[in-house]
Amino acid sequence: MMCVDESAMDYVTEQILASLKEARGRKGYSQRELSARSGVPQSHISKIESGGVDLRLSSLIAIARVLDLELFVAPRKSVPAIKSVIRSAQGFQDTDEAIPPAYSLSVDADE
Amino acid sequence: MMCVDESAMDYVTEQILASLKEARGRKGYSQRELSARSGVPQSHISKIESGGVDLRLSSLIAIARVLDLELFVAPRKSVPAIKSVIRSAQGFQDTDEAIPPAYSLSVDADE
DNA sequence: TTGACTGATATATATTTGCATATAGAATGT
DNA sequence: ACATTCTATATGCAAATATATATCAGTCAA
Repeated sequence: MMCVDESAMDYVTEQILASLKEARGRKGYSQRELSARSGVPQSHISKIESGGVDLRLSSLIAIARVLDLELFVAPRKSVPAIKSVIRSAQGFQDTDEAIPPAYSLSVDADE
Repeated sequence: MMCVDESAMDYVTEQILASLKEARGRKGYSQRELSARSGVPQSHISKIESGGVDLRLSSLIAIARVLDLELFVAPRKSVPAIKSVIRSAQGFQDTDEAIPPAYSLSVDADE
């Protein structure tokens, strides 16, 4: 099964890969579609998401860009403030892009 | 000739590499010292800073960590707010870690 | 000169990367 | 039931390139 040892992976790496995966899900892209949009082959995306690969910066950036994510570095001391900013931004559900309606005043109120 | 074409480099990559370089300078580390602390060979750091290398995520993280920088991804729309946070944090010269006193009412001029 | 320091280069190895293909599952038709 | 087709993700292998070890060249100072 090709040794996918999560525990050997850096915390930061885990965080980032999780964000990518989650963002792909949110956008409803398949690996194939993400591949088409980013230029990174689907096979590679598969390996990346499986966690067994120490990917290169260019791949990471290409993928992130398509998912409307930006990669950057910040002084460690400003990290908490930044995470707070991100959380509140998510709260606003800004959604110029599609966010799945999920709760959408459904025709048949199951409550 | 190993293609050191800056113009072909992604803007994000440029930004990040510049941050690393600047942070190393701020801490007053030589490439060798950064190497010793991060585990990334000096030769490699040289190439990275010259911009001729598409480095792997683990290398980037190892280097950033030593420089008290954190790497992460954020939704594109929250980037301006984040940059603002970073700027103001820098303004405070918080310096729980050593920021080179430069002007330092020095006891005995250690230079 | 010697010595200690800086960053750059050469060669060899380790690993990602990309292409082609394989596998798994769902839906549809015969 | 079985086959067929479509979609989504995973894998094997060759090629590209990052990485490691060792060495090189320059600078400054004693």
